[in-house]
Amino acid sequence: MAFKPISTQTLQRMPMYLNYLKDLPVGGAANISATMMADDLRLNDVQVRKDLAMVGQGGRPKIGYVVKDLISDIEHCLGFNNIDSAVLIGVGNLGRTLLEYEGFSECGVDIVVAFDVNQSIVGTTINGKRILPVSKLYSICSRMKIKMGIITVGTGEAQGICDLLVKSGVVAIWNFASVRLNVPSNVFVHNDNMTSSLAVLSNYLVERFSTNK
Amino acid sequence: MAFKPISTQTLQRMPMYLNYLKDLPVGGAANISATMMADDLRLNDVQVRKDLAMVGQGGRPKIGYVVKDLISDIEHCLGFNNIDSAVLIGVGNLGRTLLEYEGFSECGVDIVVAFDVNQSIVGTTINGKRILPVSKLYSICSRMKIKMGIITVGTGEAQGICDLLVKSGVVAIWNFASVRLNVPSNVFVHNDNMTSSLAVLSNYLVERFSTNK
DNA sequence: TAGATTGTTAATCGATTAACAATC
DNA sequence: TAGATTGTTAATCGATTAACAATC
Repeated sequence: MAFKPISTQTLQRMPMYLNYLKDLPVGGAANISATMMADDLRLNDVQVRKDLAMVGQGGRPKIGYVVKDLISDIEHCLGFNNIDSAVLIGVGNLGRTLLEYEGFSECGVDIVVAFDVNQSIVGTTINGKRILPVSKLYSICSRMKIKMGIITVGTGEAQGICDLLVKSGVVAIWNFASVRLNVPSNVFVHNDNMTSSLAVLSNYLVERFSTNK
Repeated sequence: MAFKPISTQTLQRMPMYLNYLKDLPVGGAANISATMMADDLRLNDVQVRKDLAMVGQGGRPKIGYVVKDLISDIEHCLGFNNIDSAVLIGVGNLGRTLLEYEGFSECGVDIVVAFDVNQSIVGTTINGKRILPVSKLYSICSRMKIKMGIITVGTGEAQGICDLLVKSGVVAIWNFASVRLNVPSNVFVHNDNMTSSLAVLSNYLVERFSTNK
């Protein structure tokens, strides 16, 4: 049977399922139906079943799914139970927050070190993570076999940093810069962009309150 | 002719076009072809033309589009040229960053005030923005006719804050909490969620490096 | 058994891409 | 004119949803 990759949409819903399942009352039922999950999360029930089918052993008619199994299946599929080391480049506003953010560990990600070109912050520490000069990136990432890189530099520098990461062996890149990165096909990029989000929200207000529809 | 809403996908690409057009050499050609934009941005050329058709007057065969017009059309469509006032609720890690972020102004958004329940920060100021108790949210938002709210509170508090925003007249909500918010149909919610992004990246690494495919 | 629930197959829907005629 | 480029119509693709048989 051919390997079927999990779609981005399905993956993005997984943390929602995980949250929901973990928030279920501790002494409650051992099983849960996709129908009930869908109702509570305001999703389509077939969609929930298809999503769950991607990660688990399936449920039983009339009974539903075993909550505990579902939780561990989802965590396994998302890699939330084994830690990936990551590096972050660009300790500006956003970079600093990500370094200070405590929620990554339970998502299986550990930012082990950060890089910046700004001499005045190089050598300092944020939340226990050292900030090193970008010139050290290659040697550190290749030696530590870092697989994940988080880009929080400005638009202009993003592609250069990306190239450096790729050369250093990084294969998964989380890009917060507002540019489309050019990478070889064996490197995965996920873009997260505040401006895109604002575009959607702001356009909604423009359309809603404009007089010349 | 019926009004045709712009798809989320198209809207999310708009800032990319805008960046690209603004970065074009100042003394350069007055026109640009969708073909060239698509090549440079690594997009499909028909897609670029369809996107641009949603906002502008169209281009001319052989000539292309007028750069200057395109820029102003996109800015207008995104509402980047008229300022919307917004409020932010939850001055934790992420909330603080958003308050300090200087990039919103050029996207037509101005966070005018923030709210938090934490007495030790209420009354202080971040980047010129006052932090007020949540108990003041209703009176301030309704009096100032605030239309946009940014939710950066924890998972548990998000729905309550959302309800309060809706009651106060806010119609566009940018939600960073990892829950699906329940809102009336005349309120627009855009979700931005770090955990979803990490799910996608982390699953890529799991699949790529797992032995038992 | 009856009915709730699963999982599969088919239909729908929307976005992207391909083909091509119109135009400067 | 010839050819680059636009814009439209049709085809493709993937995700969501509906219908329904299987099962406990």
